[in-house]
Amino acid sequence: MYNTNSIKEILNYTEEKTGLTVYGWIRTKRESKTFSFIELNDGSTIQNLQIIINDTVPGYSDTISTLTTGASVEVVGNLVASQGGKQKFEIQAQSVKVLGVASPDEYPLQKKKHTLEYLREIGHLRPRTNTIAAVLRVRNAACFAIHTFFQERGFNYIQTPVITASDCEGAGQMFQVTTLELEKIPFIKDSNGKTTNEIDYSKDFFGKKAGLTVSGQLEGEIMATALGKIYTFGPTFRAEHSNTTRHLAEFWMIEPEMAFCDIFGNMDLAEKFVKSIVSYVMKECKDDLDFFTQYISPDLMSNLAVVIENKFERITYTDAVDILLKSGVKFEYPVQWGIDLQSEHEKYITEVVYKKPVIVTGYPKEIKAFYMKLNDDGKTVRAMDILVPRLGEIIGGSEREDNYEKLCARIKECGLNEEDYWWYLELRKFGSVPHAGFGLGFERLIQFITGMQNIRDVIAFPRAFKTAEF
RNA sequence: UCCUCUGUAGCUCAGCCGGUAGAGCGGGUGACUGUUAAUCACUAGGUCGGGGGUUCGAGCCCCUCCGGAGGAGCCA
Repeated sequence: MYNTNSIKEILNYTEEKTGLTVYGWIRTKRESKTFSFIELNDGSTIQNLQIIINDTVPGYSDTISTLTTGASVEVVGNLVASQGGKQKFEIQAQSVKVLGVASPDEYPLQKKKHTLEYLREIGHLRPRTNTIAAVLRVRNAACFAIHTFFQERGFNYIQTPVITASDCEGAGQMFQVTTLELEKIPFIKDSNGKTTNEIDYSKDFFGKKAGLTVSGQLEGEIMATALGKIYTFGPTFRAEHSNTTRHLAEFWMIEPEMAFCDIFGNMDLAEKFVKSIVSYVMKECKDDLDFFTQYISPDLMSNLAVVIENKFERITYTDAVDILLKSGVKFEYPVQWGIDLQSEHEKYITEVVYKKPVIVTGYPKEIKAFYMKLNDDGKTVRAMDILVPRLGEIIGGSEREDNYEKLCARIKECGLNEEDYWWYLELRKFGSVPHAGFGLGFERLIQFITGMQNIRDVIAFPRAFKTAEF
């Protein structure tokens, strides 16, 4: 058995065709006295294929009661012009075989709308819904577009480690990876041979404390300073107890890193990148995006059009603070130069002031990571965040500090330990180059493209605080 | 982790001043010669999230635990 006629292909046929075998899951059935219609979906497209089954089909009376929502079937028949108005073609069935029944008493998906919250409770079946299947097709298309974008520009796809022993990436709370038995943790003994409460990680699998990566950036810099242009695309883990519509404990991140590139080249690439992915998905997943526009987010298409048709606004952090101060709006978190921009501030700038994506650069060094290149003013760093309406920050990046002494100074200033960064520092000691890169949260991009509100609905198997059932 | 809301039929919800429950959808049965959110008629579904308390009496009030959602922080 091999399904040679996906419903997507069949619906693209321009003329009638005999002797087709189609497979799929029944979405709905409409029964009349001497015939029934079933809507068949096989996941290849959001569209269903209508099958008409006359009661002259062998075994009709026995089969028809098992043709219920969720059942899987094999249908043999002819593709004929449909008499109904909502589809060009339909299958006139010659035989229908149920491959797997789905008892209507027990099958959790009914032929009615379900809430996304309910679908999260049945994670094993929710990909069989229009919404989640559409999300997954968009994800697939976006993945392809991402690789294409970088490959066409000479970037090397590299793989950074999932397990990392550098506890110093500083981007968030890490999940610890250990083979130590929690009941028998080895503690370090002091000079008198007395047990302290300091854990002896030399006994652990890697001989040191290890965790799941929170970012591949530092390793990405190693590769960029050898291969020139690289990108990573892999899973990332954050152990924060975040409980929001924009955070996951396990998510996918794309991190390009470019040698011989400054903050401006970085911004140009990031803007082209976002536009390119959005355009590709708009072209390849039109049906799915139409669905999202109709049922999830009415102004989705116009929002996406704004992204690809307009130049992203570029402002400095200082500009942003001025705009917020002059707005006269009373924010919950008062604005003042030096503070980190809060969600409400980002939303005001993208949704009220510019109504399109905005790139903010030149943040105060105090609120950004140690590795970002210091500007000549000594106060701000060459960071860039891309903010989009509704979601806020979708990309965070920077030109990296490539001067050995300045980087050492920043590490100290941030209260970090120089020895922990010995290999990172050596990249600045040997053939240092200006370089820059950014990180883009893949699920946030998918949220933006689909209009889905909750990040848990744009990934097949969401991992979040207290959530790992499926 | 904090704040707010929420938990009643398979799903989505209503349930007044405290007097032991309703609707829509879905399901089942029947009708219907082209349906497509099919339509029409009939019908079966309930330990009101768990535990404790107040009361003659609790879906409703109080305490507590658990689950879900939204917002905040952290960030991508």
